[in-house]
Amino acid sequence: MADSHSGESLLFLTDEQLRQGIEAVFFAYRGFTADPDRILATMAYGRAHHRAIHFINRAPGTTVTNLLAILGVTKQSLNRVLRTLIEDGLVESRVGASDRRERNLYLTEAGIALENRLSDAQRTRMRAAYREAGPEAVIGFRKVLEAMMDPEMRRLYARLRESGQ
Amino acid sequence: MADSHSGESLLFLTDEQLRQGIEAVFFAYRGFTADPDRILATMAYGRAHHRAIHFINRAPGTTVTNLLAILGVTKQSLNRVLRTLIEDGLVESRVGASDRRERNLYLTEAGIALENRLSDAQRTRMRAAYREAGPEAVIGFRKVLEAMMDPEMRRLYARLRESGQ
DNA sequence: TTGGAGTGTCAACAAAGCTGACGTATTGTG
DNA sequence: CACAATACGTCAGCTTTGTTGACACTCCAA
Repeated sequence: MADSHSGESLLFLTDEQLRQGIEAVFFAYRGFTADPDRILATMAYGRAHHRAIHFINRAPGTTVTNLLAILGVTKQSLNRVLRTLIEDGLVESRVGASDRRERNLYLTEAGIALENRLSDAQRTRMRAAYREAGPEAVIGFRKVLEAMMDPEMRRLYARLRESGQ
Repeated sequence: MADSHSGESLLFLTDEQLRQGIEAVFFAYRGFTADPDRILATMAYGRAHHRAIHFINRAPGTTVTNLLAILGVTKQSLNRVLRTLIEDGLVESRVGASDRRERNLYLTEAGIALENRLSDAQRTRMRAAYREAGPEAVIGFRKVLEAMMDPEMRRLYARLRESGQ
């Protein structure tokens, strides 16, 4: 190979390595969603409800438009999910204080309780995976994930991280 | 903190770190599927077709039952996808040589051509991400992903890796 | 006061998953 | 050989979650 970059091996960029990475993402994502899915299956909810609950918990008071950007779905699709969550008393929609066209979304006590159940299950798996792989691996994991995102997603992700801590 | 493990920091296992990891997976997966999805949207195919094509290419001659285990869907769901791919001449289904109940699945030339288009798009993004993050990060990335999988998925994944190279 | 942004909702539809039931080869076993 | 089990395909019906397109309402700002 003539294109070895300052003595550094580029074998990690071969098609075979990339294929393996792609398959790893596929199989890992299956595990990633499996635990919350099992909980949700016992209720009348699905993955879409989980996503909405997760991000409302993460950014309380977020607007519908903001949530649309994060979730990447149409407002009709989100609205259907949101409506059932509001009807069931898991989410509260308050008219915006400064701009009364906006709706600020909050989890109710019941919503927070469900969010905890779901994210506990998901975190348990992630914690086990992190522990097994070790802190160095986790840094690399996060680095590659961030590099995989669309620039717009990276911005939203960074904003959430700041507000989170 | 009293539970520091032989001087090692466990800060990477905090709930906040795990939440960030969970969100990173979510946003990265969006990017992961975005490019093939754009190509598929121009045809009458969806993500399910992509998955079938990917794994048939990866393990030529695979049986329907094996594909079901890999994809984790019902045979009715897979069959709908497979039928259109066979009708459109992208996949060939041959009666098994040793066991004539089985069907061995292969991509046709046209199937291989589509697989290449799709996985080129996906690999291009992964290659850019890998290059940006560096080889150390990629090792950690793969390590954590593998630890996130269900044991059964880990077995299937390992088997694919062996057969791949 | 008027245009446009933010929101909600109706209708219709599509992709892709599910369960349950049934039929047909084919194979392995008692 | 008879029979149970396996692999596959398919019909029917349902659910979740996404999509377009159209339309109405509220409210902000120029």
